[in-house]
Amino acid sequence: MNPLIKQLKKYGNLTSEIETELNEKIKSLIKQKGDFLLKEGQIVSNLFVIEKGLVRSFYNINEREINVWFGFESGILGSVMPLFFSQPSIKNIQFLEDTTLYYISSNDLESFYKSSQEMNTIGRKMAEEYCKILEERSFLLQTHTAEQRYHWLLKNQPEALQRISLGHIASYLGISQETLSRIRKK
Amino acid sequence: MNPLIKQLKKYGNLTSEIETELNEKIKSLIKQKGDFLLKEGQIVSNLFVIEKGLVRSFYNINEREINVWFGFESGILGSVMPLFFSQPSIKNIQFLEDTTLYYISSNDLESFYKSSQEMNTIGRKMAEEYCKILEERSFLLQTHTAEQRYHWLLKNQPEALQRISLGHIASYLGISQETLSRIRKK
DNA sequence: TGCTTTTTTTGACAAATGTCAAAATCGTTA
DNA sequence: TAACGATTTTGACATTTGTCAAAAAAAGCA
Repeated sequence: MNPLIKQLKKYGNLTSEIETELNEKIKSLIKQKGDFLLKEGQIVSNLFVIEKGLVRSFYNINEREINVWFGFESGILGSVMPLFFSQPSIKNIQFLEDTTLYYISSNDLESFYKSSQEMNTIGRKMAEEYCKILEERSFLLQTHTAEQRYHWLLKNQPEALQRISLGHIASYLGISQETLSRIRKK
Repeated sequence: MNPLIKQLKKYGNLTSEIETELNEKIKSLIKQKGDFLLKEGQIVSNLFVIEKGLVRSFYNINEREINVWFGFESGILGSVMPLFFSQPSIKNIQFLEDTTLYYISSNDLESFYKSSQEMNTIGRKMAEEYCKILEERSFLLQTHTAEQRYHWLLKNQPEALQRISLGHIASYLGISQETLSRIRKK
């Protein structure tokens, strides 16, 4: 089954007709380490799924890169502003490893939302789930110390620590690389 | 027009039939300052709108209260876990002023989602908009200093500083009350 | 008005984290 | 293997923010 359809189905059922139609609209994309999927200011309104590879999204602030999210195999990927609001992205999305993606355009997605109750529900559930993830992340950032945030990552995304360099992890946790190095030494 | 319907309509059109049906399901509620709408562990699966009053939602961590959100007049209000996932809330919701609310149960909401494409779209758009708000908040917490966060609030929610005590604001910004007092002195 | 309670401010100090520069380590490739 | 570049660690120190206790100010109430 197409990897994107497989992920969509986690949020709700799809009739086989819709599934067939989806298959016609979904495209794939292969990118290399270091490539950008999307830079700040661009409007790339696709919903992606990562079949294989590793992705980061980050802000550019005062000539610094601040990571806010990492995407792994089978993760859903998109930028909120282009995808939900058809507006320029305020984040960058870059590949940290060679990556294979499947995607559907937001235009096609919108058509499905109009024609299919199932797809509309899936779209809603995806957004709802992302709310949950984001609330958890705000909570982590608001109330936990650098050390606690590191332990949270160790527990919840141990693979991240294997595959991602310390500098990237540190900025994701909102701390300096040196502080993270010292925390990790313990 | 019912205040809740008015807010829903900001996200999409509603047929007059659906509007009539909604009117039959929406109830109202008056609460006093200090009352709780919802405590940690409870499942109160309603979607509320604040007609008049002021609301906070907060976590209890190590016998401390950490505010994560304030709700003002005409704001949409609900707890993600009960509303989206029918699971116990991990947050508390309390009134900081006498407050009048309108609400619909998530069961009724789900029925509308099934029967009405428009309502389903509105539900999706609400979740999508909340994603945007939450991303902005994570970003603020991850990359800004205490002082920058205070200035952000000053610019984006000046009314909050008028109506909410300093201690509550400080915890919302993720800083101590003393630090906020010193920042404000400048 | 005067009293009580709550909220805010202040001071002294401690703890956490950041910054900068240099050294050490690791990985890749010639 | 040797050499290069990228990543990580370490040290010294500065800055930010937190904590605790007390004082001051403001708000609520009899």
